[in-house]
Amino acid sequence: MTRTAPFTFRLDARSGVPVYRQLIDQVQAGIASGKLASGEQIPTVRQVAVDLEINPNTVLRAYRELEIRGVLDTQQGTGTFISDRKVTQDDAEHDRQLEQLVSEFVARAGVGGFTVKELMDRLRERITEPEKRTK
Amino acid sequence: MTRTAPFTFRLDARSGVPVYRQLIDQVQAGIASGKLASGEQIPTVRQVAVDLEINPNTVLRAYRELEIRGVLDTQQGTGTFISDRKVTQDDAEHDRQLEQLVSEFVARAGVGGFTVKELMDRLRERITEPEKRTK
DNA sequence: GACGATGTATTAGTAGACTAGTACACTATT
DNA sequence: AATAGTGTACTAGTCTACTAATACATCGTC
Repeated sequence: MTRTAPFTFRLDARSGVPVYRQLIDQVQAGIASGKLASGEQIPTVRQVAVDLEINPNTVLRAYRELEIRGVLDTQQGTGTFISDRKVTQDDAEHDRQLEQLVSEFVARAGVGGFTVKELMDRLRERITEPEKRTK
Repeated sequence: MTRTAPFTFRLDARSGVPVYRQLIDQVQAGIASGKLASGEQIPTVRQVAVDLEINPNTVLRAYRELEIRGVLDTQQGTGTFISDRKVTQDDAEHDRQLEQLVSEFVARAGVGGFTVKELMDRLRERITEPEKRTK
């Protein structure tokens, strides 16, 4: 190939996942996998809207949410680009996500018959042996 | 106290978390923390509905979901109880499930930018001050 | 079997999530 | 300044998650 293929989106109508969320996930996955580099332009709001036959506002919602997270930079009249800044989430949001994660963890542990103490003991091992990964 | 205080629910109206889900989480957290033992009766659908000023069906939805998961046993006309089936696992299987749960937890925490220490600190609060709510 | 406790089914109202229609605003290029 | 690209605001429609109102079914006890 003479040049890298442009980033494109795909929709799975049967997944039940909201369109705007599918877009968000694909951008983040693209970044994580290296397909999208910092500063790179992603398809325009209108282009995506036409290709996927959806409303520009649906694309906008995805892009805006990613911009709020610091993943994208949007420039009106020009386009939308992968941000080059490192993501810095505010403390409140960080705390909220942590609380949610822990809540779900404890709940699932309860179902499995585990005690919180067991979980903590196992977690402690993770600190002393940080390189171990089972999955 | 002559006898252990009965298990009670609390609602956080500002959390944005659905009522039925708050009930589910509190039951599961109660089991994980040891406040709820196998065979123990939890407040009746009607009692909870009256206490929290919500509809019996909202409580029912929570209890039913927990019953489907095998967490609760409901007996019409009698009451709802913590299931005793979940407790009998052989040690190896128990350990394997624990490891898997912790692995997934740590992996998701890593993606979210949390440290294991943060997780443990938050978990510790669940044990020592279970009724405390920051939001 | 009557009663009072329990859980349950049916139906419907409400709020919010999600998306679209449409018109507007900004930017770069000419 | 004209134009064609870009992102954006405003409004509204639709669907569904969530909860409630109300009446019904089951169980234990007397």
